[in-house]
Amino acid sequence: MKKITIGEAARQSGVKVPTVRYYESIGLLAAPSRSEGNQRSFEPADISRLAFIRHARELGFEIEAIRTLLTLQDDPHQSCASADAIAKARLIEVEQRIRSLMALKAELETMVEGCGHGRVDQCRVIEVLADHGQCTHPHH
Amino acid sequence: MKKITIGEAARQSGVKVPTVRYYESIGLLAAPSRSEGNQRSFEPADISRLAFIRHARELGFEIEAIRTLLTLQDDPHQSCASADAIAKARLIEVEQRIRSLMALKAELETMVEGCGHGRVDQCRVIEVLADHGQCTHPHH
DNA sequence: CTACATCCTCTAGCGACTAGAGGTGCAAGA
DNA sequence: TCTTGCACCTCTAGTCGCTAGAGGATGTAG
Repeated sequence: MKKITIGEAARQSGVKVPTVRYYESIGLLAAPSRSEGNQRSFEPADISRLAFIRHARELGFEIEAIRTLLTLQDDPHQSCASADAIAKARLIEVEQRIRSLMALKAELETMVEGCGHGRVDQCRVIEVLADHGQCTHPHH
Repeated sequence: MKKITIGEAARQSGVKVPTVRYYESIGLLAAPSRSEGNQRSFEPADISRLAFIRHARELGFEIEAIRTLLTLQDDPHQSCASADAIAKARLIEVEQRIRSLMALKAELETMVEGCGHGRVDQCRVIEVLADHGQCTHPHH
């Protein structure tokens, strides 16, 4: 079995080298074996685990949620209710965030459209920011 | 003129008390005058400024962008091109973020729908996270 | 006058990394 | 074999935008 260096593991999983070490330091990834010269030597399973973490992070899951998901993955005979609950909670968060961003987008569009590219004293951008009452969408 | 305490300023602007002090410490808000007993005494203009900051923060502007917007506001004879550029950049970011979140939402929905509420080894949530190839939307 | 809310400064902590210093290991070319 | 140069090591400190807490002073209502 060939040794996988941290650089190789990083490349294959898409997680950056210092981040791999960070995940090890917080116990999200088991400490791998070391070479003669004290360099980390990863297994293919570590790369899958890193890819799992990366994917979950991209989906916006927090580290603690990922920790739970990983313990579930480690013991596949458990009920998946926890995993389901975590994903559902995240879905609700995402839906909320989308609604909020849509409102924000509308507001920014108003600001940008209103800007006549003149001087600041006629600028809608500044004006809208200064007076919340002008917001078209009361999203906050 | 009655003195506005930090608590009153916080209440009126919607910015929390420690955050007001924090904004002062980073120079976003000028240090107000002090009472006999060394307590901050704000002016109505400070409250407008705090409200401006709060609104911009809610819209997702970074502190440094807000600093620029505030210097523009302080000198309304300048061209509003900078303000316009900041808002436009932010609009593009927001549009990008919405697109990404919509894809994410679809992916989370697939995960949650696929979960048969059985054991982890049949759970789509874990499965999709483990294998990025299963993503319906290649958003990342 | 006393109780109590509010204020003050200061330091440290949060999440999830990222950057840098200062040093060691290792593989490939001359 | 030597040397070059990249990749690796540990450790500390910094990032952003606050937030929490300690330990003490001030202001106000009853």
